[in-house]
Amino acid sequence: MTTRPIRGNPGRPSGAGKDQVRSDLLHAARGHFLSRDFKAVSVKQIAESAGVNGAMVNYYFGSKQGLYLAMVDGMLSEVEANLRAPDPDTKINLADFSDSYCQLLVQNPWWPNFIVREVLFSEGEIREAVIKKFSDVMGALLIEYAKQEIADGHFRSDLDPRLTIISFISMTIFPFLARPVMEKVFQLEFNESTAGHIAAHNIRVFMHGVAARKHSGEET
Amino acid sequence: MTTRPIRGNPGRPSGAGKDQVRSDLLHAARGHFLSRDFKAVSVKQIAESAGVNGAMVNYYFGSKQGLYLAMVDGMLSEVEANLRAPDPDTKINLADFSDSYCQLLVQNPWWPNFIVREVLFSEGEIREAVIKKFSDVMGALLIEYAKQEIADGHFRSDLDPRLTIISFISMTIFPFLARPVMEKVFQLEFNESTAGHIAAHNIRVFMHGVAARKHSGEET
DNA sequence: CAGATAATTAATTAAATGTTTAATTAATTA
DNA sequence: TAATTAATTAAACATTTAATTAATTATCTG
Repeated sequence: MTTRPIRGNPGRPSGAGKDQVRSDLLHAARGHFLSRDFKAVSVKQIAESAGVNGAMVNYYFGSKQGLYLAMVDGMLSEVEANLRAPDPDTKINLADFSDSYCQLLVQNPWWPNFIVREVLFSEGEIREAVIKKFSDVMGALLIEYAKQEIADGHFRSDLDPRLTIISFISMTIFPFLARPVMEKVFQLEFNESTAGHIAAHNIRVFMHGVAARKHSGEET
Repeated sequence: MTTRPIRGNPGRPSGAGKDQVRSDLLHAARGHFLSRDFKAVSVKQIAESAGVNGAMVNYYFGSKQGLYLAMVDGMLSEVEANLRAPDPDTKINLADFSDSYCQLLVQNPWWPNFIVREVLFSEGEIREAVIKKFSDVMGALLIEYAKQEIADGHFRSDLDPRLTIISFISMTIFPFLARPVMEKVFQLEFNESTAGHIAAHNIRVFMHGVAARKHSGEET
């Protein structure tokens, strides 16, 4: 709140802010870019939110795009730090995975928006990077897991492993992506407790949904 | 540089195009607005795609926003015509619902993008209209359905009806929303046949997932 | 056939925006 | 303390773009 004194005068400020402006800009950029498109956000708006002059964007990041990329970089690092990737050697624990991912989603509400904007809609380096970093590895791991469970007779044999994993991912991600609508339509409030409930619910429905029957074979 | 006239010289054209230009503009607008944001699309680009002068947008629609709203209106009408809403009196047939929605999605690939952009991300009249028209009514119907099935002992009693419906909606919508990534990561091709498979898969997994066990109730 | 009307393009305008530059002041260093 | 470097603003610059206007031509109407 009580940031550096907002000066209207040119010249180096006395505060000795130590990259304060830089991080203020990054923070402000998130606020704007996560709700609006690149072109819809102006440098001036970001700078105003950060309480500095628009030229600071160019001073610190070279360009508007430079600021955007720096922001993306920071977000990816945050997620990477928060999400413990499943160990390829030990068997996947789907419940753990679901729970940690739901916690990640509720703690970083910007993540689904970012994913949709940059990965589902746009086509660029960011998309490729994210796919490489998450979808590819995890997708492959999860598919292998499904195949194995089907082969072991734990999952029903009439399941397509790919569609099965897609169902699981859909159940996990979509509620958070559609969060504002879900909250409104279903009168739900999304907090850490809700995230736990959703994860538990998903696991229960999914596991019952894919489990092979004990006695007889599978039905239509 | 000299931009050659796209269609011809100024003046009324001989072809007597009727409302051809108008619909050409609407069509071109879709192509642009569905992949990029409002601000990221220029009137000039749309007009170029339609093969007419940019001023035509203002002539026919008054403004860039007028064109956008006309486009949205057309899309909503299309979906409304294609999607038969469940009848409140007769019992919901979830398999039918799933199948028709998947067909809708594969035949109108722009729909998920549109929903995300206008309903999940932005906040405006369009969002409210869509929620009123689809989510609200359908959501309420589906919730009632889930409650009834739980009360009747068809669905497990430990289910939260809201989370249950959210799971179903997620499984139905998300694969098509994430279509480009799903196609890439899972090497799937989305066509009408795939849509049928997905719908059938979803129904199977969901029904098995929520069904009450034999000892505690009836099995479907 | 002549004037009116409709549809279209070319040219222009005004506003917004990203970037660059020059001026200014604090901090650091020799 | 003097000189240099860093950080910041205001203003200028260049580009993009939505909207407006004028010019042009086909079609319609009497």
